[in-house]
Amino acid sequence: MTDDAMNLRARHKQATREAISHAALRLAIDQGPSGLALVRVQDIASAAGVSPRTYNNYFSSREEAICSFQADQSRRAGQALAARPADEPLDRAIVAAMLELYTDPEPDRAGLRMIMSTPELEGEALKAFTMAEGPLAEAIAARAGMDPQRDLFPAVTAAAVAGAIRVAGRHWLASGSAGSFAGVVREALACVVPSAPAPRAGSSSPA
Amino acid sequence: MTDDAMNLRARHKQATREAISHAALRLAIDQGPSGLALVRVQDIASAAGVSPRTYNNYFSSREEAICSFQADQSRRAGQALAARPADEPLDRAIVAAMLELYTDPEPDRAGLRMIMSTPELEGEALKAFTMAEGPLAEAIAARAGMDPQRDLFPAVTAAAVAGAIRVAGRHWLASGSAGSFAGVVREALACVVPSAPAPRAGSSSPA
DNA sequence: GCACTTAGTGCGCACCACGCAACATATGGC
DNA sequence: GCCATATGTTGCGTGGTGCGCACTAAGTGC
Repeated sequence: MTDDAMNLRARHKQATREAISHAALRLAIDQGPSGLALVRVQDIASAAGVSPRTYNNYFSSREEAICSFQADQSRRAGQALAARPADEPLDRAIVAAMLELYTDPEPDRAGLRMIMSTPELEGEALKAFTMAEGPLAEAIAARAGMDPQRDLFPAVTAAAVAGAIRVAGRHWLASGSAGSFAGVVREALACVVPSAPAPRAGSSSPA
Repeated sequence: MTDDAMNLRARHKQATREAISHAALRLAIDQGPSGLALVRVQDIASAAGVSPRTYNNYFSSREEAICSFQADQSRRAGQALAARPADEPLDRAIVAAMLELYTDPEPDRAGLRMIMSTPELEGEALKAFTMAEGPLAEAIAARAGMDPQRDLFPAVTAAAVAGAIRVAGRHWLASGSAGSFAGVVREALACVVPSAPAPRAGSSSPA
Protein backbone atom coordinates (compact mmCIF):
# COMPACT_ATOMS: atom_id res chain seq x y z
CA MET A 1 0.00 0.00 0.00
CA THR A 2 0.98 3.64 0.03
CA ASP A 3 1.06 3.74 3.79
CA ASP A 4 4.72 2.95 4.03
CA ALA A 5 5.68 5.58 1.54
CA MET A 6 3.36 8.09 3.11
CA ASN A 7 4.81 7.25 6.45
CA LEU A 8 8.23 7.96 5.14
CA ARG A 9 7.38 11.62 4.73
CA ALA A 10 5.16 11.81 7.76
CA ARG A 11 7.79 10.19 9.93
CA HIS A 12 10.45 12.47 8.59
CA LYS A 13 8.25 15.44 9.36
CA GLN A 14 7.57 14.20 12.85
CA ALA A 15 11.26 13.52 13.36
CA THR A 16 12.09 17.05 12.26
CA ARG A 17 9.52 18.46 14.64
CA GLU A 18 10.85 16.46 17.54
CA ALA A 19 14.41 17.33 16.65
CA ILE A 20 13.61 21.04 16.74
CA SER A 21 11.63 20.75 19.94
CA HIS A 22 14.28 18.66 21.63
CA ALA A 23 17.05 20.99 20.54
CA ALA A 24 15.12 23.99 21.80
CA LEU A 25 14.51 22.43 25.21
CA ARG A 26 18.10 21.27 25.46
CA LEU A 27 19.53 24.69 24.67
CA ALA A 28 17.09 26.36 27.03
CA ILE A 29 18.12 24.06 29.86
CA ASP A 30 21.77 24.69 29.12
CA GLN A 31 21.33 28.44 29.35
CA GLY A 32 19.16 28.24 32.44
CA PRO A 33 15.98 30.09 33.28
CA SER A 34 17.67 33.49 33.38
CA GLY A 35 19.41 33.23 30.04
CA LEU A 36 16.55 32.21 27.82
CA ALA A 37 16.98 35.35 25.74
CA LEU A 38 20.43 34.11 24.77
CA VAL A 39 18.90 31.13 22.98
CA ARG A 40 18.57 32.39 19.44
CA VAL A 41 16.41 30.88 16.79
CA GLN A 42 19.54 30.35 14.72
CA ASP A 43 21.03 28.22 17.50
CA ILE A 44 17.96 26.04 17.79
CA ALA A 45 17.78 25.55 14.05
CA SER A 46 21.42 24.64 13.66
CA ALA A 47 21.27 22.33 16.67
CA ALA A 48 18.34 20.57 15.04
CA GLY A 49 20.06 20.44 11.67
CA VAL A 50 17.55 22.58 9.84
CA SER A 51 17.40 26.13 8.57
CA PRO A 52 15.89 28.92 10.65
CA ARG A 53 13.12 29.17 8.09
CA THR A 54 12.23 25.52 8.58
CA TYR A 55 12.15 26.01 12.32
CA ASN A 56 9.65 28.76 11.74
CA ASN A 57 7.50 26.44 9.66
CA TYR A 58 6.99 24.27 12.72
CA PHE A 59 6.94 26.76 15.56
CA SER A 60 6.28 30.48 15.60
CA SER A 61 8.06 31.18 18.85
CA ARG A 62 10.83 29.74 20.97
CA GLU A 63 8.43 29.20 23.83
CA GLU A 64 6.15 27.12 21.66
CA ALA A 65 9.04 24.93 20.54
CA ILE A 66 10.35 24.44 24.05
CA CYS A 67 6.96 23.51 25.51
CA SER A 68 5.96 21.36 22.56
CA PHE A 69 6.44 18.07 24.38
CA GLN A 70 4.23 19.23 27.19
CA ALA A 71 1.54 20.27 24.74
CA ASP A 72 1.67 16.82 23.18
CA GLN A 73 1.31 15.24 26.58
CA SER A 74 -1.66 17.40 27.48
CA ARG A 75 -3.29 16.48 24.20
CA ARG A 76 -3.44 12.87 25.40
CA ALA A 77 -5.18 13.61 28.69
CA GLY A 78 -8.66 13.19 27.26
CA GLN A 79 -8.03 9.80 25.69
CA ALA A 80 -6.14 8.66 28.77
CA LEU A 81 -9.29 9.10 30.80
CA ALA A 82 -11.53 7.73 28.07
CA ALA A 83 -9.33 4.63 27.89
CA ARG A 84 -10.07 3.71 31.49
CA PRO A 85 -12.58 0.90 32.01
CA ALA A 86 -16.12 2.17 31.76
CA ASP A 87 -17.18 0.63 35.07
CA GLU A 88 -14.48 2.44 37.00
CA PRO A 89 -15.80 5.27 39.16
CA LEU A 90 -14.97 8.77 37.95
CA ASP A 91 -12.65 9.72 40.77
CA ARG A 92 -10.58 6.56 40.50
CA ALA A 93 -10.52 6.79 36.73
CA ILE A 94 -9.23 10.36 36.83
CA VAL A 95 -6.48 9.52 39.31
CA ALA A 96 -5.44 6.41 37.40
CA ALA A 97 -5.43 8.17 34.04
CA MET A 98 -3.44 11.13 35.26
CA LEU A 99 -0.98 8.91 37.05
CA GLU A 100 -0.22 6.82 34.01
CA LEU A 101 -0.04 9.89 31.80
CA TYR A 102 2.18 12.07 33.97
CA THR A 103 4.15 9.63 36.06
CA ASP A 104 4.65 6.59 33.85
CA PRO A 105 7.97 8.03 32.84
CA GLU A 106 8.78 10.35 35.72
CA PRO A 107 9.00 13.89 34.35
CA ASP A 108 12.42 15.26 33.54
CA ARG A 109 13.33 17.51 36.43
CA ALA A 110 15.51 19.86 34.42
CA GLY A 111 12.87 20.38 31.76
CA LEU A 112 10.09 20.77 34.29
CA ARG A 113 12.13 23.19 36.35
CA MET A 114 12.96 25.15 33.23
CA ILE A 115 9.41 25.69 32.05
CA MET A 116 8.05 26.27 35.54
CA SER A 117 10.62 28.78 36.71
CA THR A 118 10.98 30.85 33.56
CA PRO A 119 8.43 33.63 33.29
CA GLU A 120 8.60 33.71 29.51
CA LEU A 121 7.77 30.01 29.35
CA GLU A 122 5.10 30.15 32.01
CA GLY A 123 2.46 31.44 29.63
CA GLU A 124 3.15 28.75 27.08
CA ALA A 125 3.21 26.06 29.74
CA LEU A 126 -0.13 27.29 31.05
CA LYS A 127 -1.53 27.14 27.55
CA ALA A 128 -0.27 23.57 27.25
CA PHE A 129 -1.94 22.55 30.50
CA THR A 130 -5.14 24.33 29.57
CA MET A 131 -5.12 22.55 26.24
CA ALA A 132 -5.83 19.35 28.12
CA GLU A 133 -8.97 20.70 29.74
CA GLY A 134 -11.23 20.55 26.69
CA PRO A 135 -10.83 16.85 25.87
CA LEU A 136 -10.64 16.06 29.57
CA ALA A 137 -13.93 17.81 30.17
CA GLU A 138 -15.56 15.83 27.38
CA ALA A 139 -14.26 12.58 28.77
CA ILE A 140 -15.55 13.50 32.22
CA ALA A 141 -18.91 14.49 30.80
CA ALA A 142 -19.17 11.24 28.89
CA ARG A 143 -18.35 9.25 31.99
CA ALA A 144 -20.74 11.21 34.19
CA GLY A 145 -23.51 11.26 31.61
CA MET A 146 -23.57 15.02 31.41
CA ASP A 147 -23.77 17.59 28.62
CA PRO A 148 -20.46 19.46 28.39
CA GLN A 149 -22.26 22.49 27.02
CA ARG A 150 -24.88 22.87 29.73
CA ASP A 151 -23.28 21.46 32.86
CA LEU A 152 -20.36 23.29 34.41
CA PHE A 153 -19.15 20.31 36.37
CA PRO A 154 -17.08 18.63 33.63
CA ALA A 155 -15.19 21.75 32.58
CA VAL A 156 -14.66 22.94 36.15
CA THR A 157 -13.44 19.53 37.24
CA ALA A 158 -11.12 19.31 34.26
CA ALA A 159 -9.66 22.71 35.13
CA ALA A 160 -9.29 21.65 38.75
CA VAL A 161 -7.51 18.45 37.75
CA ALA A 162 -5.16 20.27 35.41
CA GLY A 163 -4.47 22.83 38.10
CA ALA A 164 -3.83 20.14 40.67
CA ILE A 165 -1.26 18.46 38.45
CA ARG A 166 0.40 21.79 37.79
CA VAL A 167 0.58 22.53 41.51
CA ALA A 168 1.87 19.03 42.12
CA GLY A 169 4.68 19.60 39.66
CA ARG A 170 5.63 22.88 41.27
CA HIS A 171 5.52 21.34 44.74
CA TRP A 172 7.54 18.34 43.62
CA LEU A 173 10.25 20.63 42.32
CA ALA A 174 10.17 22.89 45.35
CA SER A 175 10.54 19.94 47.69
CA GLY A 176 13.70 18.88 45.92
CA SER A 177 11.94 15.90 44.36
CA ALA A 178 12.04 14.18 47.73
CA GLY A 179 9.19 11.74 47.21
CA SER A 180 7.85 10.19 44.07
CA PHE A 181 5.95 12.44 41.72
CA ALA A 182 3.12 9.95 41.67
CA GLY A 183 2.62 10.38 45.39
CA VAL A 184 2.42 14.14 45.10
CA VAL A 185 -0.04 13.88 42.22
CA ARG A 186 -2.22 11.54 44.25
CA GLU A 187 -2.22 13.93 47.18
CA ALA A 188 -2.99 16.93 44.99
CA LEU A 189 -5.81 15.21 43.15
CA ALA A 190 -7.28 14.07 46.43
CA CYS A 191 -7.99 17.72 47.20
CA VAL A 192 -10.28 18.21 44.24
CA VAL A 193 -11.82 14.89 43.22
CA PRO A 194 -12.93 13.17 46.43
CA SER A 195 -16.57 14.11 46.09
CA ALA A 196 -16.58 13.86 42.33
CA PRO A 197 -18.47 10.59 41.74
CA ALA A 198 -21.64 11.71 43.42
CA PRO A 199 -23.76 13.74 40.99
CA ARG A 200 -24.57 16.98 42.75
CA ALA A 201 -28.22 17.73 43.12
CA GLY A 202 -27.61 21.33 42.12
CA SER A 203 -26.68 20.54 38.54
CA SER A 204 -29.39 19.59 36.13
CA SER A 205 -28.68 16.48 34.15
CA PRO A 206 -31.98 14.88 33.26
CA ALA A 207 -31.31 11.36 32.10
CA MET B 1 3.84 65.71 54.00
CA THR B 2 5.62 64.48 50.94
CA ASP B 3 2.93 61.94 50.27
CA ASP B 4 0.91 64.30 48.15
CA ALA B 5 3.90 65.28 46.06
CA MET B 6 5.00 61.66 45.74
CA ASN B 7 1.51 60.80 44.76
CA LEU B 8 1.60 63.37 42.03
CA ARG B 9 4.26 61.41 40.22
CA ALA B 10 2.88 58.03 41.16
CA ARG B 11 -0.58 59.00 40.04
CA HIS B 12 0.67 60.35 36.77
CA LYS B 13 2.54 57.12 36.22
CA GLN B 14 -0.51 55.09 37.05
CA ALA B 15 -2.63 57.25 34.76
CA THR B 16 -0.19 56.71 31.93
CA ARG B 17 -0.23 52.98 32.53
CA GLU B 18 -3.99 52.86 32.51
CA ALA B 19 -4.16 55.06 29.44
CA ILE B 20 -1.90 52.69 27.53
CA SER B 21 -3.72 49.61 28.76
CA HIS B 22 -7.12 51.08 28.02
CA ALA B 23 -6.07 52.20 24.55
CA ALA B 24 -4.65 48.77 23.81
CA LEU B 25 -7.82 46.98 24.88
CA ARG B 26 -9.99 49.45 22.99
CA LEU B 27 -8.06 49.05 19.77
CA ALA B 28 -7.99 45.28 20.14
CA ILE B 29 -11.76 45.15 20.57
CA ASP B 30 -12.25 47.39 17.56
CA GLN B 31 -10.18 45.12 15.36
CA GLY B 32 -11.76 41.97 16.71
CA PRO B 33 -10.17 38.68 17.69
CA SER B 34 -8.99 37.88 14.18
CA GLY B 35 -7.30 41.19 13.47
CA LEU B 36 -5.13 41.53 16.53
CA ALA B 37 -2.03 41.56 14.38
CA LEU B 38 -3.26 44.77 12.80
CA VAL B 39 -3.00 46.59 16.11
CA ARG B 40 0.46 48.09 15.94
CA VAL B 41 2.42 49.37 18.87
CA GLN B 42 2.50 52.75 17.20
CA ASP B 43 -1.30 52.85 17.19
CA ILE B 44 -1.57 52.01 20.87
CA ALA B 45 1.04 54.57 21.79
CA SER B 46 -0.50 57.37 19.78
CA ALA B 47 -3.97 56.47 21.06
CA ALA B 48 -2.64 56.72 24.60
CA GLY B 49 -0.81 59.97 23.86
CA VAL B 50 2.68 58.66 24.50
CA SER B 51 5.64 57.63 22.41
CA PRO B 52 6.14 54.03 21.35
CA ARG B 53 9.22 53.93 23.53
CA THR B 54 7.22 54.93 26.59
CA TYR B 55 4.69 52.24 25.84
CA ASN B 56 7.53 49.79 25.87
CA ASN B 57 8.64 51.04 29.29
CA TYR B 58 5.33 49.87 30.73
CA PHE B 59 4.58 46.76 28.70
CA SER B 60 6.82 44.51 26.69
CA SER B 61 4.12 43.06 24.50
CA ARG B 62 0.70 43.98 23.20
CA GLU B 63 -0.83 41.03 24.97
CA GLU B 64 0.51 42.19 28.30
CA ALA B 65 -0.92 45.66 27.79
CA ILE B 66 -4.32 44.36 26.73
CA CYS B 67 -4.64 41.95 29.67
CA SER B 68 -3.23 44.39 32.20
CA PHE B 69 -6.60 45.13 33.80
CA GLN B 70 -7.21 41.44 34.34
CA ALA B 71 -3.80 41.03 35.91
CA ASP B 72 -4.58 43.87 38.30
CA GLN B 73 -7.84 42.22 39.22
CA SER B 74 -6.18 38.90 39.87
CA ARG B 75 -3.64 40.60 42.07
CA ARG B 76 -6.46 41.55 44.44
CA ALA B 77 -7.83 38.03 44.85
CA GLY B 78 -5.67 37.28 47.88
CA GLN B 79 -6.62 40.37 49.84
CA ALA B 80 -10.25 39.96 48.85
CA LEU B 81 -10.30 36.64 50.65
CA ALA B 82 -8.20 37.89 53.54
CA ALA B 83 -10.60 40.80 53.99
CA ARG B 84 -13.51 38.47 54.75
CA PRO B 85 -14.50 38.17 58.40
CA ALA B 86 -12.26 35.71 60.22
CA ASP B 87 -15.15 33.73 61.66
CA GLU B 88 -16.60 33.04 58.22
CA PRO B 89 -16.12 29.42 57.08
CA LEU B 90 -13.62 28.91 54.28
CA ASP B 91 -16.08 27.87 51.61
CA ARG B 92 -18.41 30.79 52.19
CA ALA B 93 -15.51 33.21 52.43
CA ILE B 94 -14.11 32.06 49.09
CA VAL B 95 -17.44 32.35 47.33
CA ALA B 96 -18.16 35.75 48.84
CA ALA B 97 -14.69 37.10 48.06
CA MET B 98 -14.73 35.90 44.47
CA LEU B 99 -18.22 37.22 43.91
CA GLU B 100 -17.41 40.70 45.11
CA LEU B 101 -14.14 40.72 43.18
CA TYR B 102 -15.38 39.43 39.84
CA THR B 103 -19.03 40.36 39.77
CA ASP B 104 -19.28 43.63 41.69
CA PRO B 105 -19.00 45.42 38.40
CA GLU B 106 -20.13 42.80 35.91
CA PRO B 107 -17.24 42.09 33.57
CA ASP B 108 -17.20 43.86 30.22
CA ARG B 109 -18.44 41.35 27.70
CA ALA B 110 -16.50 42.75 24.79
CA GLY B 111 -13.25 42.74 26.69
CA LEU B 112 -13.84 39.32 28.15
CA ARG B 113 -14.82 37.90 24.80
CA MET B 114 -11.75 39.45 23.25
CA ILE B 115 -9.23 37.96 25.63
CA MET B 116 -10.97 34.58 25.80
CA SER B 117 -11.44 34.01 22.10
CA THR B 118 -8.09 35.25 20.83
CA PRO B 119 -5.39 32.58 20.89
CA GLU B 120 -2.61 35.13 21.16
CA LEU B 121 -4.21 36.62 24.26
CA GLU B 122 -5.09 33.31 25.82
CA GLY B 123 -1.63 32.75 27.20
CA GLU B 124 -1.47 36.15 28.80
CA ALA B 125 -4.96 35.76 30.22
CA LEU B 126 -3.97 32.42 31.72
CA LYS B 127 -0.92 34.04 33.26
CA ALA B 128 -3.15 36.73 34.73
CA PHE B 129 -5.49 34.17 36.29
CA THR B 130 -2.60 32.09 37.56
CA MET B 131 -1.10 35.22 39.12
CA ALA B 132 -4.00 35.18 41.56
CA GLU B 133 -3.25 31.69 42.81
CA GLY B 134 -0.22 32.53 44.92
CA PRO B 135 -1.80 35.15 47.19
CA LEU B 136 -5.04 33.22 47.15
CA ALA B 137 -3.27 30.10 48.37
CA GLU B 138 -1.67 32.05 51.19
CA ALA B 139 -5.00 33.48 52.24
CA ILE B 140 -6.55 30.02 52.18
CA ALA B 141 -3.67 28.60 54.17
CA ALA B 142 -3.94 31.36 56.75
CA ARG B 143 -7.67 30.77 57.12
CA ALA B 144 -7.28 27.00 57.32
CA GLY B 145 -4.28 27.15 59.62
CA MET B 146 -2.03 25.35 57.21
CA ASP B 147 1.52 25.80 55.98
CA PRO B 148 1.45 26.84 52.30
CA GLN B 149 4.83 25.23 51.80
CA ARG B 150 4.04 21.79 53.15
CA ASP B 151 0.34 21.33 52.54
CA LEU B 152 -0.91 20.99 48.98
CA PHE B 153 -4.48 21.86 49.83
CA PRO B 154 -4.18 25.67 49.73
CA ALA B 155 -2.41 25.84 46.39
CA VAL B 156 -4.58 23.17 44.80
CA THR B 157 -7.75 24.83 46.02
CA ALA B 158 -6.54 28.21 44.81
CA ALA B 159 -5.86 26.74 41.38
CA ALA B 160 -9.25 25.08 41.36
CA VAL B 161 -10.98 28.33 42.30
CA ALA B 162 -9.13 30.28 39.63
CA GLY B 163 -9.96 27.60 37.09
CA ALA B 164 -13.61 27.59 38.11
CA ILE B 165 -13.87 31.34 37.59
CA ARG B 166 -12.16 31.05 34.24
CA VAL B 167 -14.57 28.30 33.16
CA ALA B 168 -17.45 30.38 34.48
CA GLY B 169 -16.39 33.29 32.32
CA ARG B 170 -16.15 31.10 29.26
CA HIS B 171 -19.52 29.52 29.93
CA TRP B 172 -21.12 32.90 30.58
CA LEU B 173 -19.92 34.13 27.21
CA ALA B 174 -20.90 30.96 25.40
CA SER B 175 -24.38 31.09 26.83
CA GLY B 176 -24.87 34.56 25.41
CA SER B 177 -24.65 36.11 28.86
CA ALA B 178 -28.14 34.81 29.53
CA GLY B 179 -28.06 34.78 33.33
CA SER B 180 -26.07 36.88 35.75
CA PHE B 181 -22.36 36.22 35.91
CA ALA B 182 -22.63 35.92 39.66
CA GLY B 183 -24.94 32.95 39.29
CA VAL B 184 -22.55 31.15 36.98
CA VAL B 185 -19.65 31.82 39.31
CA ARG B 186 -21.62 30.41 42.23
CA GLU B 187 -22.46 27.28 40.31
CA ALA B 188 -18.88 26.81 39.12
CA LEU B 189 -17.39 27.32 42.57
CA ALA B 190 -19.86 24.86 44.02
CA CYS B 191 -18.12 22.16 41.99
CA VAL B 192 -14.73 22.64 43.61
CA VAL B 193 -15.09 24.43 46.91
CA PRO B 194 -15.27 21.92 49.73
CA SER B 195 -18.79 21.71 51.11
CA ALA B 196 -19.78 24.79 49.17
CA PRO B 197 -23.50 25.37 49.18
CA ALA B 198 -25.13 24.13 46.03
CA PRO B 199 -26.68 26.92 43.99
CA ARG B 200 -30.16 27.66 45.22
CA ALA B 201 -32.78 26.86 42.67
CA GLY B 202 -34.06 30.18 41.43
CA SER B 203 -31.29 32.39 42.78
CA SER B 204 -28.82 31.43 40.10
CA SER B 205 -28.96 30.29 36.51
CA PRO B 206 -31.05 27.15 36.40
CA ALA B 207 -30.66 24.74 33.58
C1' DG C 1 17.18 77.77 44.98
C1' DC C 2 20.01 73.57 44.26
C1' DA C 3 21.20 68.84 43.81
C1' DC C 4 18.98 64.49 43.08
C1' DT C 5 15.64 61.31 41.30
C1' DT C 6 12.74 59.66 37.80
C1' DA C 7 9.43 59.57 33.79
C1' DG C 8 9.31 60.44 28.81
C1' DT C 9 11.61 60.39 24.45
C1' DG C 10 14.54 59.72 20.13
C1' DC C 11 17.87 56.84 18.09
C1' DG C 12 19.78 52.71 16.75
C1' DC C 13 20.59 47.82 16.67
C1' DA C 14 19.63 42.93 16.79
C1' DC C 15 16.11 39.76 16.34
C1' DC C 16 12.06 37.65 14.75
C1' DA C 17 7.71 36.20 12.16
C1' DC C 18 6.27 35.39 7.75
C1' DG C 19 5.13 35.82 2.67
C1' DC C 20 7.19 34.54 -1.67
C1' DA C 21 9.48 31.89 -4.94
C1' DA C 22 12.81 28.34 -6.17
C1' DC C 23 14.43 23.69 -5.36
C1' DA C 24 14.71 18.76 -3.89
C1' DT C 25 12.49 14.71 -2.83
C1' DA C 26 8.62 11.65 -2.23
C1' DT C 27 4.27 9.94 -4.29
C1' DG C 28 1.15 7.71 -7.38
C1' DG C 29 -0.49 6.48 -11.90
C1' DC C 30 1.08 4.57 -16.39
C1' DG D 1 11.06 2.45 -14.83
C1' DC D 2 9.13 7.26 -16.05
C1' DC D 3 6.82 11.46 -15.54
C1' DA D 4 3.36 14.77 -13.53
C1' DT D 5 2.21 16.19 -9.08
C1' DA D 6 2.31 17.14 -4.18
C1' DT D 7 4.89 18.39 -0.30
C1' DG D 8 8.86 19.51 2.79
C1' DT D 9 13.05 22.57 2.88
C1' DT D 10 15.53 26.66 2.04
C1' DG D 11 17.16 31.64 0.88
C1' DC D 12 15.75 36.21 0.61
C1' DG D 13 13.42 40.34 1.69
C1' DT D 14 10.38 43.14 4.62
C1' DG D 15 7.67 45.01 8.22
C1' DG D 16 7.58 45.13 13.04
C1' DT D 17 9.22 44.64 17.69
C1' DG D 18 12.00 44.65 22.16
C1' DC D 19 15.28 47.04 24.42
C1' DG D 20 19.82 49.34 25.66
C1' DC D 21 21.69 53.99 25.76
C1' DA D 22 21.92 58.74 26.30
C1' DC D 23 19.43 62.99 26.83
C1' DT D 24 15.80 66.21 28.44
C1' DA D 25 12.27 67.79 31.43
C1' DA D 26 9.63 67.62 35.40
C1' DG D 27 8.95 66.32 40.27
C1' DT D 28 11.11 66.06 44.97
C1' DG D 29 13.93 66.61 49.35
C1' DC D 30 17.07 69.67 51.73
